Amino acid sequence: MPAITLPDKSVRQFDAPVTGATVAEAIGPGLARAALAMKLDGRLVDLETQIDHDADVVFVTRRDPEALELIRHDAAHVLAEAVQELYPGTQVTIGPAIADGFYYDFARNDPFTPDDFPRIEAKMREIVARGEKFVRQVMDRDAAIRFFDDKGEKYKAEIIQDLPRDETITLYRQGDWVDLCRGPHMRSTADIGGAFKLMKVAGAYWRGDHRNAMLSRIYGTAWRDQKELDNYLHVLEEAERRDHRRIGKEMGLFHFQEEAAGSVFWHPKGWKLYRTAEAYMRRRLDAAGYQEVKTPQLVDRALWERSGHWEKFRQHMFIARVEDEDKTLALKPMNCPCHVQIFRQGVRSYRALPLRLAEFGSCHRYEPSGALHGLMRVRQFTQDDAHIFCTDQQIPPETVRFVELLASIYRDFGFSEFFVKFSDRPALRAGSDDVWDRAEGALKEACASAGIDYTLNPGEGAFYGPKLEFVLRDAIGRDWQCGTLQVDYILPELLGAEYVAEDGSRRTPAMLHRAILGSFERFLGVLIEHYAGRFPLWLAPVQAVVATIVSDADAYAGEVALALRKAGLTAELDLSNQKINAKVREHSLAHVPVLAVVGRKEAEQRTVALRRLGGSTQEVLPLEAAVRRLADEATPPDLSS
RNA sequence: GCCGACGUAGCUCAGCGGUAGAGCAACUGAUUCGUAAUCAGUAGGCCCUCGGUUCAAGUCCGAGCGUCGGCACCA
Repeated sequence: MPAITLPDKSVRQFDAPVTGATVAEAIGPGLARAALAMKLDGRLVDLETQIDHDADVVFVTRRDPEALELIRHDAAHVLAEAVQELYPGTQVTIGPAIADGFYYDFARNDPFTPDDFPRIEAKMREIVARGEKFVRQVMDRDAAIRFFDDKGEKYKAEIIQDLPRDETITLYRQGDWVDLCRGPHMRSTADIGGAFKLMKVAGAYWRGDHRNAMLSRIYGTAWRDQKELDNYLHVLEEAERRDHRRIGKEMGLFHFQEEAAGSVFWHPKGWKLYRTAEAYMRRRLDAAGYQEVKTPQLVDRALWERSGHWEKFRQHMFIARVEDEDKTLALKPMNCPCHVQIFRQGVRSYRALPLRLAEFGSCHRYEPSGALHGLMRVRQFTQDDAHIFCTDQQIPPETVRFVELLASIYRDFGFSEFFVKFSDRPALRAGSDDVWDRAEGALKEACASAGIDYTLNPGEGAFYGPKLEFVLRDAIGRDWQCGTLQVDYILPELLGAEYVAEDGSRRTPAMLHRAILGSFERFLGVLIEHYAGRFPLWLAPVQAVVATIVSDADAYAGEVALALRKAGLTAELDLSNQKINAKVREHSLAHVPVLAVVGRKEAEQRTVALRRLGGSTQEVLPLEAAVRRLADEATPPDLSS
């Protein structure tokens, strides 16, 4: 005799077990039409699920957030049915709902191409129009294995094999098509609606393991209605518009070419941006008690063997051999072993700790060709790296200092939001479990004293120690891991770093590896996308263009540009024989933040008309006032009062 | 590294067996103009590389390199 409690606390009594659909009908025809699934005691289930006990029921309609996941999951099934109808012999594997959509992985000799999409999508719409009912069916484990084996679906059979023995095996049938699935699903394929689109194909390894077969994955997106779909497609366009590779080309910041795949050719404007960021970082590090150093690019294999890199990191290193000498050198992939060499020079007292050695360290790492991605993933990059040699007791206060510095720097670059991930010991690691216990404990304590909330990232630590990862959120909500703080007891030990303690004994210091931007290349890529190329004045590679309206103003325009440059601004002069409209357009497209327009009137009155990027108004100021104003605005945040 | 797509003028792209094209940019000339494109003209190409098929190859086939989208990787 189930008593069903609804969200408004009202209770409905039934004489016998009922399905959710029956309950919905009992409540009203409107709800019966709208209900897609229900939450039974908090668990999302099919509407056809039998309710045989007193329960809380919440019906899920199209408006609820759960609806999206149902629509996407159902769409994945429809995709699979469409594909098997059109391409017999294709095996199905898995097809989940994901953020913004769904995918389905197929096993097929000929992978799908986007050319197949129109047919598949048309077939999907046909299946949606058929309104095939989703029917859940429980099957005995062995029978299910046989069932899929007989159909030639060996991936499905394998999935069942690997399910826990006590797991209920459920199948979902829509029309004549059946899939192994734990559900839940909506009532019928018609509930999916029309707001879906196939997006791209990709290879994907079976079970995500590169030793397994490569499957053909089709990605799709699905939404509640056309408006949501259009909105999503618009957001994608927006992200494409911000792509740093596109903007880098448009603004002439940098380029790549085959002969140096994965390494950046910085152009004058891009390098200006880079140097601005570097100069800012140098000032911040100086002020925070770091000492800058510079260490060798090419280092003998012997040092990498001692540090453990040769064993743990070799496949990522560029190795160089010299013909005349029997030596093997490697381009450094990290700066830490070299910093330990500096620490080891002379005798260090505990009084000198913490010792903070910073380097804008140029590193090379061999990245797999498929991983390269503009500035975001390169083979040669420069870290804003530093190593803090300290005692155990100094780890928490150093962590607090570091996080304060990091937060302030992110703020100055225009990022207000970041979060922290804690990565603990990986499978492949150096050092004993005792040392790892100590290092992880120290880092946790440091987090507590810095008041840091973090999410755990199990097994993702560096081979020499656990780490905190600092993740930025950009202007359109994407996350970028940039900063890091790693506790390391192992490298100082391996490389023989020591200090003389208060009691005269020799001790090994702890070493904190830390970076705030991560790599300049990647961070600048993030910055370009965050600002979509429209940098704040202090970062903009070209801060102002002085543009004339008539050639009579050329001489005065030259004076204005010179005055701006004398005040430390990067200013260009546009005396070209074009209308002011064209100049405004050209420099707006180039994302120049300030256009200083001078015509006959300005030349006579010794004024300039300032026009801000994206604005439609002008501000006419006397020359000196304009220069003062812009110089003031262009002052980096750490130098302005 | 794996799967797929792509590689043509500085940029964006069209051409898909039969003499290499467009728009923008560049250059030249005219125009001196008040806040997102003034007009006219000129020039510009180892069609990624190497092999093959063919009377004939940007065009078809193979290999390599690179780029893009995923996967794996990000130690």
